[in-house]
Amino acid sequence: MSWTDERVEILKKMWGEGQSASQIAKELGGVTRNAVIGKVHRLGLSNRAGSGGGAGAAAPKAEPKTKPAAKAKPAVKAKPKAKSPATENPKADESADPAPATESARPAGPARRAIIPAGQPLPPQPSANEIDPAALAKVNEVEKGAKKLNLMELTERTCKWPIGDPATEEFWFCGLPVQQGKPYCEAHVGVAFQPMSSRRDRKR
DNA sequence: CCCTGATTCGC
DNA sequence: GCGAATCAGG
Repeated sequence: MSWTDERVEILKKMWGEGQSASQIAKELGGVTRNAVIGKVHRLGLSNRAGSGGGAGAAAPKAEPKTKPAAKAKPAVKAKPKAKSPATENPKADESADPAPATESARPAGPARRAIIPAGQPLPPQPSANEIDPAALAKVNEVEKGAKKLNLMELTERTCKWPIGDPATEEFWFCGLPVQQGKPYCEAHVGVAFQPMSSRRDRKR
């Protein structure tokens, strides 16, 4: 792929919006994030600060630097770095999942109390309390080994299942490796997406 | 570990 | 000009 006018436009736009190089690369397709970054630099819009003037406040740059030419392993390396506190991570996406229940940060046990949504309205919840016990058990188990990530630490491949009460310090996200395509790890996918047919004939 | 951008340099 | 490899940091 080459940098056509169109592609450059997209690049500029997205970079301006604070999108990460990898996201831009993904969007464009056919290029790696490195290519994107390289282009960004060549276009001279590396730092997103762009504050007034900018002037010649360029980094001093007084280090010849070593290079990995052929086969060298530079031990130390000075780094000017004129990074700006640009805004980052406007990630607040995907939330169209069946509202997860907060049900682990407690003594546990066989008790499958009424799942209390921590203050959030849970629109569609057909059979929320009809979760397969086995799946629940698995969840409880996996949550013990949760990575306890905070909002900032979530990525596209970390389970975004919330654990605990958001209003408390006792709150974090699972963080385990997600299942391909899903926002949750295997265990949580299990309770998040119910086949809605799991236990049809529940005679009582 | 995952990610981010920055830089260098052979092509 | 391009971008992989590498570096540096979160």
